[in-house]
Amino acid sequence: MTDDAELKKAGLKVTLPRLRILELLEEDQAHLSAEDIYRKLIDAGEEVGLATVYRVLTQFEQAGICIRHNFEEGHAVYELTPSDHHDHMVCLDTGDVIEFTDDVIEERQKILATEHGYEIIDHSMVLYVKPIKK
Amino acid sequence: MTDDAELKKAGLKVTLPRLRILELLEEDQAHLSAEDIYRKLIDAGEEVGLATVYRVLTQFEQAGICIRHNFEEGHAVYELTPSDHHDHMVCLDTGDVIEFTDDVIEERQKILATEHGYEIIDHSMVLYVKPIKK
DNA sequence: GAATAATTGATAGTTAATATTATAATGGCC
DNA sequence: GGCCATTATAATATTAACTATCAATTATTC
Repeated sequence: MTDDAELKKAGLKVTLPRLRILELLEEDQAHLSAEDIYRKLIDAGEEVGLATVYRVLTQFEQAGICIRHNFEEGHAVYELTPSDHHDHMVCLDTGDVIEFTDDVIEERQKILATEHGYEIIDHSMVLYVKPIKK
Repeated sequence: MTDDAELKKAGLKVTLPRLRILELLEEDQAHLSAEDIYRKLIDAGEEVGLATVYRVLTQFEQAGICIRHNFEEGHAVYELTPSDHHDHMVCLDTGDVIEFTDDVIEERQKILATEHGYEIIDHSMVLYVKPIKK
């Protein structure tokens, strides 16, 4: 689906700030804060207000276009709503976010839930890490 | 161990604000924000500054006395450091919280972090579940 | 293309948390 | 137990992340 259609489907008018922000989120596995997006747009010569970035991200989240993560960094980061499930590794030094999945863990989670008489509806797992020093 | 000894062991002078805050955290499974603690103390007639509450909580965290959670609420909450590490399973029907650990998962997490060149500083894992229907 | 309703950007205001600093309390030493 | 250097405190100012306000602008409907 085109960005244009994506916005219309969400009941949002197609405006330049919305298109630009959507494009940024669509870049490879982007995990961006509002500030990140604002800086990228300003650096690219776009005239956009920080308030607009925050507003649009909230709208995107409500429309299900993106999801918001509150990692332990003091600010939220946004990514396009993933079609496939994945977990996150957050580098406490750089703020880098690595996506990963592991079948062994997924399987163990199911087993553990079953052992307690439950089925898993959803889960979240975040590893807070630092680079290994040489 | 007495609260007094706990503070001394952490290299912290025994002061009234620290004792009061520690007592609050020790109340049954307390998950409190700095603001929560401040309000409780003020309501109890204690003369304490909000800055002191934040400072003491940070010191407690550094001393390993309590841990900090960044839930999706916009503010951090603190709880006494649990004696044993555990993850959480939350029942979406009843709100029940089941604590569990799994060595296989813990081990896989370490391996995955190492594969990406990181060491794990901390992690959080929550399974959102529902009872299996018969 | 005009009407109108939504959107934007600038700015001011909030909220959670941290830094500063003058005053006060703590605890080792005698 | 009292002295007193050190540490802690409370009040205040400051910062960072985010939200609300509002006049000016822009997108969709007709």
